[in-house]
Amino acid sequence: MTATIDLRVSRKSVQQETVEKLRGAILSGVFTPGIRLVEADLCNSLGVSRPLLREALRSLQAERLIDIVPNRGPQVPRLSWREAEEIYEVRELLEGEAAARCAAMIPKEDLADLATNLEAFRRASRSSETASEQISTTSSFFAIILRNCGNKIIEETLTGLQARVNFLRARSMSLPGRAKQSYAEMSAICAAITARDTRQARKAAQEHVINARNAAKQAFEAARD
Amino acid sequence: MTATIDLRVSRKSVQQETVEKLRGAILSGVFTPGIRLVEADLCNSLGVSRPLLREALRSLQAERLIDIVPNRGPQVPRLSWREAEEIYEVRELLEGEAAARCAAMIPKEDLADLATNLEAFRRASRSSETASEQISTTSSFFAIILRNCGNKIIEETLTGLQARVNFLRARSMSLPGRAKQSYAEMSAICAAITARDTRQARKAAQEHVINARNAAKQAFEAARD
DNA sequence: TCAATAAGATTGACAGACAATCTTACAATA
DNA sequence: TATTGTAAGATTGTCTGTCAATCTTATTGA
Repeated sequence: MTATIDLRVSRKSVQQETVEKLRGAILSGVFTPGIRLVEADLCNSLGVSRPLLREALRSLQAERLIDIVPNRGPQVPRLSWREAEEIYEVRELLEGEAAARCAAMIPKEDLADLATNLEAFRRASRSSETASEQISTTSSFFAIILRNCGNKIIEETLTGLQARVNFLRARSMSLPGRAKQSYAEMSAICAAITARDTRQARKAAQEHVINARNAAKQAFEAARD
Repeated sequence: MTATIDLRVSRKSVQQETVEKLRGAILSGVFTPGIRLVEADLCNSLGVSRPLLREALRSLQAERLIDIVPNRGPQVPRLSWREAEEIYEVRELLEGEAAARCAAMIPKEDLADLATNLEAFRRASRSSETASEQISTTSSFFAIILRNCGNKIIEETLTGLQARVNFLRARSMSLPGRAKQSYAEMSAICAAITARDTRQARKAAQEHVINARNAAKQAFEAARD
């Protein structure tokens, strides 16, 4: 072995990288829902040992990103519409609460960030590029709200839920007119928060979720073929 | 296809049993918060191999029942009061919602169960036995509500959150007068649900959480010594 | 055509090993 | 004495290899 000069400050463990890679693959749709994930194959493509891979799978199982069927192994769950709907129902409650709290307590610096982000989304939605840019700006817009709602549990819970319906978002964003409508809704949220109007912030956030749900339902039914 | 009578004796995997045993140990306070859990020791006392144990630990980590610090291993997290408070805030929202939905849709049979359970709690709280009986009847009372709220996500989320503050409940239940007050609150919830009064059910459930939080705060501060 | 069996694939679980890293105690130096 | 450096021990991170239990699929037999 040669010198191990190693200036890295934060080196992720193989474990952590494995979880992240798998999570990313699931969320981005590399693994289609319903598909079986064979351990040996994953080990090969990830270059990790089976014990380590299995640890990673347990983490993802607890996040509900995979199902582990006894003696059949892990598979990507199919999201039923009912399940998605229930997630939207909880989001309506919690995102409304988050927006209200955020309106009451977000510091000025982050308010500016929020506006910047909103503008970034507007640009992304105008130039009819791929939906990925729209999704990432949407995500960071709401991430700012969550970070500033003063309740980490709400933040954690919603982050976990969002992951599960993320691929629906990708589809519904591409519905004609949805991006524009989405921008209007986010504007309303931003305006209410800026005005420190908690009631209005909650209402606007809830309306956004409701509309997102309806769009997702359309997308979901269109995908049924 | 033959008849689908499922005579399977549910044989738990070693994996599952390991997770359950560890979870139980953490929730019942066998492992004090802050303590380090040494893998080799756990393997010995549980009689399982290290890879298997580590899988179990990853599951518990995702449930937030343990922290895994890199190169230091797992430890039982200390719950700060702020964190507990945030959990109660989310519970207020979600349990209120669950009670309201339950009032709207619970079938008659389960309504009867609810009343039976309430009565069991009353008996447990009268006979000044150990708090464990009170806690288990309380748990099943709310479990009935959650099962009948028509939203599995709410159910899952709350179950996960409850686990984390469970030991606070044990302490606060033993505060003078808390059991009696608790009975009154649960009665109110049960009555509202029976009357199919969604508004009142939500309100009663929220008040219960608020009172539980205050009791927990007292217990928490008393434990600070 | 249907049922029974056998072969193959895959998971469940274990043991053992070794390097990397952390902790602690101790020694050495200023 | 206080601080720094070092060495020993403990513990985690990760790998390889193994074997039994179970599921799936194909083949065979009636």
